[in-house]
Amino acid sequence: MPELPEVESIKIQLVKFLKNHTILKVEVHNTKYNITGRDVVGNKITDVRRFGKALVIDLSNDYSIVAHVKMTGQFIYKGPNLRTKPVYTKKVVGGVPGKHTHVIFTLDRGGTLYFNDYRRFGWMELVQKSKVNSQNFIKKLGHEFLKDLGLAEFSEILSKTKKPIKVLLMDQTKMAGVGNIYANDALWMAKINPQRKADSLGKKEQTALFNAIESVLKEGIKRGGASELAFVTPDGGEGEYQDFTLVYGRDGEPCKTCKTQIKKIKLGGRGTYFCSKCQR
DNA sequence: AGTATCCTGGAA
DNA sequence: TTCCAGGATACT
Repeated sequence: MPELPEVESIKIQLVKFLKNHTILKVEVHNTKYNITGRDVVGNKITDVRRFGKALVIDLSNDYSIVAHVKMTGQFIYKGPNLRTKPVYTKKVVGGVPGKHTHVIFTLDRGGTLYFNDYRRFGWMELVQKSKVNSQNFIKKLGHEFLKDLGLAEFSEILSKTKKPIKVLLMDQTKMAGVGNIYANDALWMAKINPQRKADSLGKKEQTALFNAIESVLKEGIKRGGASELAFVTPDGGEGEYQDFTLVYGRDGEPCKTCKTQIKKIKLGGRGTYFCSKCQR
């Protein structure tokens, strides 16, 4: 569920909590995460960046830590600079540290960063800085919404495929940032049926959809992301977009425009919510 | 284009 | 006890 707005919310806090802090110690409790203390300890965190749904933690040496939280990965910070008392809700499954805590970074000045992931779909890799852009995941990313993906390129991509439009929107290699929640909501806002073949959209529909995607992503960022499943920010807080979704998760509820019951179907293996009257 | 896979916890 | 959740990849 973490999509662009959720990962952006994580990134903003990681910058605040980690930037210019030195890593004193790292504990890795699972071989899936190849973080070697030799290349990390003693180095300062110089920046935290986001590419699509991936995070890049830059170190003062030649390395960066590239990470993806997938659906249930969580970066949790404990230490100074927390503005309010952290919540650490039940969404932090197992607690921190706990049975699902796989990597622990001890920072100077009393901070600790935990990586928790109860399903272990997420990953973390130590990558040479010069190779971040060619890293397996990053190099495959398409241009990104709210960043370097413009309407012209968006139209071009749509016109080249007969895949259902919703499946295409979630294809990170074509366009980066959108996942299931925002794909559903943007299609509702643009009044386009998620099953439509991408190349069947007219110019007006392409434009409406592009604007709708940027709109829901901005709203998501403004709401601090959607805390479905396991999403929490490093300070333990939750987003609130889940309370403002347009159709996502609202099957059986009346459409906010026409009161028709929202339907739920499977499309490309994913739960898909839409109004069969408004979305054509 | 659809399905299995990774994995766990919570809901039906 | 079975099913379902969503991100991404591998396979059919």
